[in-house]
Amino acid sequence: MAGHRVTLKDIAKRLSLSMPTVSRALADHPDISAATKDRVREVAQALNYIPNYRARYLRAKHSRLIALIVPEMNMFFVPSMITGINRVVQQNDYSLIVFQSDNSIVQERRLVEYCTHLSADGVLLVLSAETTDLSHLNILRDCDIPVVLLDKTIDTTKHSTITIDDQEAGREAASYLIDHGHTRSIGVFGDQRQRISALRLKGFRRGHSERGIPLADTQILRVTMLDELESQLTRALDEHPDLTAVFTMTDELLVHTHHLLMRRGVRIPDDVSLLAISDGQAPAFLHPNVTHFRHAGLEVGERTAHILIGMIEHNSDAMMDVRIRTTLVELGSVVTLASKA
Amino acid sequence: MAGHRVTLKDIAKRLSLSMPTVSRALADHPDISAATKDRVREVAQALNYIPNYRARYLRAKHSRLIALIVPEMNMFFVPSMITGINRVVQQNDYSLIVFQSDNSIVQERRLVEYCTHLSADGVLLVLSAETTDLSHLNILRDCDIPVVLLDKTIDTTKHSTITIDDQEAGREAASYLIDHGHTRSIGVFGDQRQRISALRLKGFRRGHSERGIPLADTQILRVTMLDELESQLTRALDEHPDLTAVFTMTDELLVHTHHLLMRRGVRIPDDVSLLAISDGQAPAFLHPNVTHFRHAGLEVGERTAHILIGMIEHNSDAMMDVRIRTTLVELGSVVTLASKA
DNA sequence: AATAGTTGCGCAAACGTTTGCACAACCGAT
DNA sequence: ATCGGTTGTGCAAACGTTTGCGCAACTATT
Repeated sequence: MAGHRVTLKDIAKRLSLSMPTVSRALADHPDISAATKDRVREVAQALNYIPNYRARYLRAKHSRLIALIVPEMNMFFVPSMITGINRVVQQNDYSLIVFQSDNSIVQERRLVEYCTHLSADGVLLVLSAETTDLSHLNILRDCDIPVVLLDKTIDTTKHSTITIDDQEAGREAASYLIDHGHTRSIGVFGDQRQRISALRLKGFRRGHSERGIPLADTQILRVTMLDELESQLTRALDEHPDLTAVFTMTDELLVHTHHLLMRRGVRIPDDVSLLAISDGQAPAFLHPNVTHFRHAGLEVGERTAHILIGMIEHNSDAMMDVRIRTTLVELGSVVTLASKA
Repeated sequence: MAGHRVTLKDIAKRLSLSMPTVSRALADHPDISAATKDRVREVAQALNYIPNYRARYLRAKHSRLIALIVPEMNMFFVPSMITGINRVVQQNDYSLIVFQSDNSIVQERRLVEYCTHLSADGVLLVLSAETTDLSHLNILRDCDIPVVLLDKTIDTTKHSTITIDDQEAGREAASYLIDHGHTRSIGVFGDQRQRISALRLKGFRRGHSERGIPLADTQILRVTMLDELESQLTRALDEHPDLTAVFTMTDELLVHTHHLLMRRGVRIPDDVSLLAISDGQAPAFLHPNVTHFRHAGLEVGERTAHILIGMIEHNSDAMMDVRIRTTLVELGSVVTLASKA
């Protein structure tokens, strides 16, 4: 009975109607009489008719498909971001298609191209770590497919971007620690080739210099691969026995730093205070709960999706450069030290 | 210059060739002369030609698209599972499209239907928590779209499924604890309406009864909503002061249980041993590292994708029911107690 | 009773590809 | 000169929709 899918033609034949009439009947077109509509709907139901979207959207210029390309599925930020995007996308009757570039520029290029093949109506892109220029996005311009870069970016001038103000977040973190009397901290940062890491570090530095607090280079960890963290952290802790606080710029660095501190027998926050920039999930299940500047994937995802859909539906070329503010969530991993003044 | 996409017709016109010739030239068809192929390729390049997949696959019966529907993007299992699926899918020249049902049967039904609209070549489905029967999958049968259920299932008789042997995993966990002298444990389980939770609990029970170790109902936590965990755990700990071990059936329950134990001042493993079924990531950053039966999302994803692609390419209706074995990873959160014999 | 307006439907073209087939042009062999 | 075989190309149909337009058959207006 199966073997080929039911098409409009099948329904038309069955009712001795023409395909256009059946099409219009199903689309509830005013030209078609109520009686005919009923008959058509009944048969369509009976035959289990499913419209072929490929054919439909071959004529239409749009596909109601939004593509998201992420470098990888890390466990912290990305899942909640996808959840946020998905929520908005669904609400607006689009579908989300998720691709993973595995942090490879080659794959990213391929996937971007694939988006044009699919005639996606819009593209959300979290740049891969390897990406250093955005020329591979020109193809989207050629196809009039709007694109929004989120979370990571390298150049905010030519494409709409949604990020947090990474530098400001780093500065705030430093400020917060200093305000609580921590004048000797170490900061754990990611790969400095990534703009997000470089900016957060820059802000962290500025936060110190603004207050006249020295920050030695040995107080900065630059973790390219996660397995370097242990040795770097050990060295920093040994070099700075008077250290009172540790700041981590991401969730991933947070959980591993937390683990290493625990293993070393460091009591948080009695011996060392801990502060992070985080999506907010890990701080809730680490012990003690970690005070953090929240950078919620959910919110980023929702706002980004809204913006992209706006661009799609208003055909707007307007470039947006949105900075999402982080919010401070105090959970007790940072103690206030008596000022040494 | 933009405004409409470049089509075969544009290239054909430019070269005074016919569309079929251009099509074949780009497909490297032997009928076409090398000279023509070169000219065509050159112009295609220059005009930035991109084939329209919708049109192409309107003729073809396949789409090289594989759909994955997950109930939600939790941070533990799903991301690594997607990574695994994606790897295999890419290798075989398919593309993965990910949907999220938000644990709603209504959405799940809608998404399944949507897969037929897209003419997906195959569907991977992690059932939503609300799903109690599989009649909404009939539509896939009608369209000859193979489907594989993974991780969660309710009925293994009518569709191919990939799961771990949940009952056996529960039994092994109990066995492992008992082997190490833990005869008074508590087990933390999820919503009992989900088969996966019920089976793991059943196994945990059997593991005890087989060895003649009593297991009171107060030693079993059934956590439907995560915020019930704290009160349930507190009550269980109070009721069983002689308790020596805690088992958690998932990562999510693990991290929160771990946190609550730490907050209560319980020392792991000195006061209480901790064992889990886990994807393997959380155990590595909790302190101390947690001994677990590893149920790796990566492996599940890869094997599932292989199986689905096999079904697609061999047009096989053969039903598979694969149980993936968990592997024990000992990280020191379980101590061996002197036998009381 | 002729005209104008409405209602309900079908014809054919279009979207951008791919493919079976025909065919023209050339080649070398009879 | 005729034939069989290549070689390279074009014609037209097909995939399953949607849509502009035309056209009958009514209904309502003069």
